[in-house]
Amino acid sequence: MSSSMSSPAINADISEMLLELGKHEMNVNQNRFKYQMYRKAAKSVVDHPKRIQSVAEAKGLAGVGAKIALKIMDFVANGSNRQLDRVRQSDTNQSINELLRVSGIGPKLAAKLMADGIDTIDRLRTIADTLTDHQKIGLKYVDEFERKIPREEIQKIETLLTAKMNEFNKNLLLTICGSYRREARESGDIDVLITHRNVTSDQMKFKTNTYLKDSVRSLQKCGLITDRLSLGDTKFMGVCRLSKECPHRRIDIRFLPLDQYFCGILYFTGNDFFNQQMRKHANEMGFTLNEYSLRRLGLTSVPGEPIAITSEKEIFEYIDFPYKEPRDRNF
DNA sequence: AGGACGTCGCATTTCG
DNA sequence: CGAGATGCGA
DNA sequence: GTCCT
Repeated sequence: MSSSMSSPAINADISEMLLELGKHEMNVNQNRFKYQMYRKAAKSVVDHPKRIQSVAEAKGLAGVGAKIALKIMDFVANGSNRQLDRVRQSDTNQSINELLRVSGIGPKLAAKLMADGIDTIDRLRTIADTLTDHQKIGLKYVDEFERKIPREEIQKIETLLTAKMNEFNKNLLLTICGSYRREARESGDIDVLITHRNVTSDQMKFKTNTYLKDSVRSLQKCGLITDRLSLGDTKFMGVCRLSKECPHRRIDIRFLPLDQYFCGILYFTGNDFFNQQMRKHANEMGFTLNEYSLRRLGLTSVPGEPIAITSEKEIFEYIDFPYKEPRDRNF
């Protein structure tokens, strides 16, 4: 989904090439900075209103330098890109990408598995006993986790979650963020934020609470949560299923103190590019904004104490940034 | 020319 | 055994 | 790989 629908993605093919090269840098070469630069370039390209025709035109785009400009021209002239073709036919690349489908397996382990001759998911199953709990669950649901979640299913999960949480503690509040909150028709996973009316970050500094663990236990008991990838005092990562007819879904639940709840909702609603732009604007207005708080910057750029926030809208008002409904944050 | 590029919670491994 | 480092995901 | 200093 490109940010502006004005001219329907005239450079979409170039953008996809760059994204694929970026993925290769991340997955095979383990270079996340090159990956991010390719992503940035890909976004510039897809937002560019006319077909890229020259090196100069390419280099004018943010994130596109000499090297990527040449790759773009190669692609435009030949309908393909030599490096991309080489990457695609590489057995190593194909194997690593197959292994990376398993949640909990990253570039490091994938490379090690390759060295040990484990180059397919089928072979991975033969050594499943050596995997961590997280990786075993990733393997078990490898196909299900790749299915998109229809909005209607998340709405039902939201209703169920709200009912269960309320039943177990009336002071708990809940918001499902991510692309669901941006009103997407379907989402890749479910990102839930919860807080408690009476819990502050000051309290949590010296005393943790069990609201998250208790919530998770209650949701396991009713059968919604089926597996756990990780669980601490503030973050649960795991698996849920609405009913036996539905696939298993990835779900994250975070517990935040009330004073950080709204910055958290803003942050986890995204998208990434929207957050980036809003944080930049905050800086220009003399603030610093992150997932926890909004703080005014002093003369020496030293952040002051967090500003008290009681709604998401307030954050926009403080930094004089025009309010955008979640559905309009797909930058 | 050379450093920055987001940061952090959790699970696991490694070091002492 | 505990403290720090690493991998991973987001 | 690109940008900034």
